[in-house]
Amino acid sequence: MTTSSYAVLALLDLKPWSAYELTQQAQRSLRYAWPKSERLLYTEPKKLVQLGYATVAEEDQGGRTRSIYTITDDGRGALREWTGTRTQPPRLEVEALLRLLFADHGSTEDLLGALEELESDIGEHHEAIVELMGSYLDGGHPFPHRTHLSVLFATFQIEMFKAIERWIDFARDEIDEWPGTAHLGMTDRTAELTRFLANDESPLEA
Amino acid sequence: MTTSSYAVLALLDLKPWSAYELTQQAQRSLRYAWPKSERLLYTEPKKLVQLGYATVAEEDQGGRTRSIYTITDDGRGALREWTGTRTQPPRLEVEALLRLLFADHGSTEDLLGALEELESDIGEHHEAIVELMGSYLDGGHPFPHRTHLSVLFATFQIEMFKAIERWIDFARDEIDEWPGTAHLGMTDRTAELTRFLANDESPLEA
DNA sequence: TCCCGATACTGCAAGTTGCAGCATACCGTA
DNA sequence: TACGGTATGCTGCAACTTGCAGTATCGGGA
Repeated sequence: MTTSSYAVLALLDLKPWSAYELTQQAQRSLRYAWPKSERLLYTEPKKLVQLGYATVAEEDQGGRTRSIYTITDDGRGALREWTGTRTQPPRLEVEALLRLLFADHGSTEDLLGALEELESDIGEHHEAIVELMGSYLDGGHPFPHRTHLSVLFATFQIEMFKAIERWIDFARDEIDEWPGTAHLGMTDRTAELTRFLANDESPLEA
Repeated sequence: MTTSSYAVLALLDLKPWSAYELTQQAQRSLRYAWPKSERLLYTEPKKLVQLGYATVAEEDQGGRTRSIYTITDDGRGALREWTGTRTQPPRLEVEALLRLLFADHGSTEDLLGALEELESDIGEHHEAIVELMGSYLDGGHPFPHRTHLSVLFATFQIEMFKAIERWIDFARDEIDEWPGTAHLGMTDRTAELTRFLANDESPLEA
């Protein structure tokens, strides 16, 4: 049982889903906490069945069949045990930052381009969350008793997105002052920033 | 060539490294932008050699040999082309948030425990960066002409870490007001938070 | 002298992703 | 009424990645 298996098991505890619905639901709700590929979400429920944590029912819909997965009592037991175990450390993959670290191989335009891509990716997600919160106010949550959890999670996402967007604006202003990407080294401005950071202060607020 | 291959290639452009040094260096400097396992960092330079982007030299050190990898002109060309390509969207894996989303399977203690683990993981990294910035002021950067890039990257990390720590404090205060983890749903407080988020305002500042 | 920790890797199983492929259903439009 | 686009509903496979166990040497302290 991997963390991804538990994530799927937790979704199954909400209600029985078909594998297809599972892929849609996991992409929507778990994308920012535990992003997983569609492919995996077709594979995981099968493993859960083999372990006795779920059952399958083949449902006929016209000419096609869909597999509906339902959690078992054993599955619910496994879930309860999971909540007490150690979590994995967080993991942040941001290719745009890798481009920043090695920006001296390219132009400032390349670097600003990478930041713009990051901004638009983040912006999309940011908008989506804001709209989702609007829908909770208007139409309610698909699982109303879980609203408090979704909303607290959403505050995390909004804070992250805002922090990243603030930093992108800051970084753009800094880069605009650079004569190029390479060989600047410890300029006066960089020394100033370094002093802020060494004192654990945010140069964005100054 | 994956993004990880380019990351290693970019390290090789700084100076020739042994595979072992590469693992150490990548863990230190790339961990927060592009985290990769030690195992992969032993494999990647071999692929670069096969592609003609690097060369190996076996160096004798006592009874042992170490493989020293050096970038080629072809490798530098590949790097330059890479800077103009599309970046992958950012990816955030935080198991503690998964636990929050499904916190209704466990106790508030379980949930607070997961947040504490997140806090201590982030805290470690946070401290490490602050110390690193101190070392740039005292002893300088290992590649002085690249200081400006490292420092701008470090501002990103500090902003992220501070934002996450702020949110953890906020979340703890919220959870402390909960009578349990399950079935709260759209409480008055949650409705208030939802309104903030639907207006794209931060409830942490209020 | 012996053991510990750092150095310096390799092999392998298992987890994960992206892509191509396959087939049906449903709806609007020409 | 035929036709195409989009959504549904998957599977196979190669390639990427990770964690862990295993192997072996070197240097320093008890």
